[in-house]
Amino acid sequence: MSVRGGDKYAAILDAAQHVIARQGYHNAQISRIAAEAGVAAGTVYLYFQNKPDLLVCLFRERLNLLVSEIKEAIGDAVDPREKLRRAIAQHLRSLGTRPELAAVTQIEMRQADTQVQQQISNLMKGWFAVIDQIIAEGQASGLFTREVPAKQIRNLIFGTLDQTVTAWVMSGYKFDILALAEPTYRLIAHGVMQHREGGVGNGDSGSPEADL
Amino acid sequence: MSVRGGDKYAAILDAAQHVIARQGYHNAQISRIAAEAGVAAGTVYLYFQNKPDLLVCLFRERLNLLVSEIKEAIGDAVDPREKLRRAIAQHLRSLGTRPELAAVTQIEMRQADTQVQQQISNLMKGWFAVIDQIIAEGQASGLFTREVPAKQIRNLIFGTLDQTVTAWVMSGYKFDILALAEPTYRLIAHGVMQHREGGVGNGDSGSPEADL
Amino acid sequence: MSVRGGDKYAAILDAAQHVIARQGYHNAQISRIAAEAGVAAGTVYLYFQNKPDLLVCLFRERLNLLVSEIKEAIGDAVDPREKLRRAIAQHLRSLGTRPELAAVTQIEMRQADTQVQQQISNLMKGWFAVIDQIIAEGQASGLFTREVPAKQIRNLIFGTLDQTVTAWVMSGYKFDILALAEPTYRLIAHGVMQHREGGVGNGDSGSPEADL
Amino acid sequence: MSVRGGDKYAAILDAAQHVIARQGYHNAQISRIAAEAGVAAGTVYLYFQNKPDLLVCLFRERLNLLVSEIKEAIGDAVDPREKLRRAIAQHLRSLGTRPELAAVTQIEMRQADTQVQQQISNLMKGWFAVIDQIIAEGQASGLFTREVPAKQIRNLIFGTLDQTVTAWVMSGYKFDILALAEPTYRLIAHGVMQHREGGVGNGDSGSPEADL
DNA sequence: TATGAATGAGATTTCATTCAT
DNA sequence: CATGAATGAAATCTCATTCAT
Repeated sequence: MSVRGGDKYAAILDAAQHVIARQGYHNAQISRIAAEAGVAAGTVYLYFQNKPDLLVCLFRERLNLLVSEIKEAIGDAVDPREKLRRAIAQHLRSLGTRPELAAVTQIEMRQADTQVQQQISNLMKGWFAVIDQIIAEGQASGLFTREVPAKQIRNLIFGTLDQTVTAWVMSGYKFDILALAEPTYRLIAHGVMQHREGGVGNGDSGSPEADL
Repeated sequence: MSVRGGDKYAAILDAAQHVIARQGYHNAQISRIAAEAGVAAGTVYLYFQNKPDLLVCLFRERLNLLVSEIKEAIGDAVDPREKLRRAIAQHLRSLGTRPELAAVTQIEMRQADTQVQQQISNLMKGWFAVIDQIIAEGQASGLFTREVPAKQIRNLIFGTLDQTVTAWVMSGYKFDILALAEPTYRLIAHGVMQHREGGVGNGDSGSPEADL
Repeated sequence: MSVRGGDKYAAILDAAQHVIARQGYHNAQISRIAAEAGVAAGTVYLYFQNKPDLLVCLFRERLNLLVSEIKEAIGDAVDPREKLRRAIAQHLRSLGTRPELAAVTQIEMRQADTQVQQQISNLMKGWFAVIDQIIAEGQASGLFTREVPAKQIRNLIFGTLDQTVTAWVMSGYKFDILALAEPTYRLIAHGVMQHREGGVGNGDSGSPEADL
Repeated sequence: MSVRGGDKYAAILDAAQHVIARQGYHNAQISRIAAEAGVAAGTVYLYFQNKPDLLVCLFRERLNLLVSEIKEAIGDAVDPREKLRRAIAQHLRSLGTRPELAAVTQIEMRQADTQVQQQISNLMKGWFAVIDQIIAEGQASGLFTREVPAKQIRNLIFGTLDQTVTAWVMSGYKFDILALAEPTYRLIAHGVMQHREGGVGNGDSGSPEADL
């Protein structure tokens, strides 16, 4: 049986997430994670090379989930605006319905050392690629502004989402983050300024706004 | 004489920033910071309660600098849009001209434990207050959208700036972050969507756009 | 069927020698030895009680080989001097033609813990017995000095051979150890001092020296 | 005060020797050595880089002692035979009067891993140099045989001494090793063979034998 | 104020060995 | 006989902090 396919692999990752979320990154000893997973400490090393590897695998697994959920949410949408709208909503939904995971990704894992951060940073490219694709389509179709570098648009989108989820976690989950999906989309799409009637972004009848 | 007034206080903070920037957060031992500051390790404890306190003090000091520079940049501007524009530009300028500080605030200090993060989070309220004030004025004057909660507008502004500086540091300072001030303002102000002629945000003659 | 008769028994010993020689004593894990032998780790414990037992068995097997080769080399020699000469030559030949084995016996196995060393020490008595027999015969026949305890003569002979092989291994096998057989015999037989003509040890026409 | 000059430096080395001799190499934990030395475990790392470094320093210190004692014993002797005789006697005396040290050098330290062994091997060159010098003088003066490579003479001398001390330690110190000095010298000097009257090596009236 | 030598708690990781299959 | 997944004990080393001077 494949090492990564074993149910202990998933059990250890789940345990790591639990422990990190509850006890904090720096208190997440291998021994606690192993105990939580119901295995011996040494067993962890049958599935992961070392502690950093375990953490990177955890992040990869969860990020892959996030990205796949977002891709699925985008589904067959054609309009880049609609794609953006769905991607934003799904990002907030994927983390907003998993407070424990959100705490891990937004707060705790950021305490990892530079080596792990570097690998996490590489993994983020998977999610960036999805955003970049939407931006490229949007600019190609003339729907998105070309006055600003695509990378900076990505910084706007990702930075806003990241900060939103972080604020939610640090607030103690005290507000309804799912309700922020649409306002956040509007902000990103149309900006902070007051929209005149007949203003920005109201495209054809298939426009995102029309769907709401 | 005030403890905080001694030049060793500042020397230790400067040393901490140097060491953290060069060696990374997890290699920034008190002994190295003390050596860099030209004092004995024990002396650090005459000026700071403990290591977390030192880090929080460092962050507070630098954030206060950032906020005061931003307030000064805003100066006597009246139009909330202009205030926003200047604030964005100054945030990027304050960090963009201090790569070492940017590395510390964007990358290294985020590895601090949850306790320190919590205190840093509180300190951030100083900078958030400036943003929130601009937003409040913007919304009150009808220039900024009221369809979106002010806090979410703050998340957009801060998240975008934060992500921009982080991307700049992680790129190895390979692009001109100061040149991103205006595009970033436009994105935040007008959004991602293509702006129609006569579109959003062209206010009076004192409008930001008119200044460009 | 005898456990020790199985070919896996020999295969595991061979594998142990390979692995110890290549990876060093402290990197010679049971799992690697098993893999090299083409069996599962657990299988090793069907043939050996534990790791120390495996090492002792390996040493015993190889020492038995050495001793039997030496005895065979001595063959039908009668003169104790000739016996000594042949024993010395064969010791150097047995190890000098098996560099891997020499590395294991001279360098790696010496890192074994005191418990194993004690058992190895006992096994050495087999080889010592051969030397001691030659010494006894030499002293009985009046050919070898009686001024020195037989045990110390043994220390001279064994110590010199042992150090010679060790030096050869540590040199990276860079000199011809077989060529040292005769000089080593001469040193041991006649000592370091310059030999006068008609000096020590020129026995009858069958003396070793006559053969050179 | 020099780090290596502090009395704790010597105290830790002494403690290491005690613990290794009593508990065996593999049971010589830093914590036990520190306790024996009357310091905290962490203090050991103020004086030594790591455990291997401690062991190498211990060996170096003791070997330097041995070599200096031997050099002093050789003193003003001129005849290479006398120098050899004194060197042999002092080697046996230096270790024979320090059973604990002998156990450490002959048995326990040989269990060190390859890294440490390599450094120990380099340190041995100091002692080898003394022997080699005597051999060179002996050969130059025509007193020592030139038929055998000097290095092999060194192997004879060192190998015999080493094996002698090892046998003494493994016997549980059950024989008088100091009494072996003269017989060992004779063996090395004159060889195993029966010495004719007026035999080998009777030099001038100042010859070593005349002194006995 | 200032020093810096000393402290000591605490976690990762390895690997010989077992045992259910 | 054979397997190999799982076990779990054990020790090095770091570094924030203290305190006698």
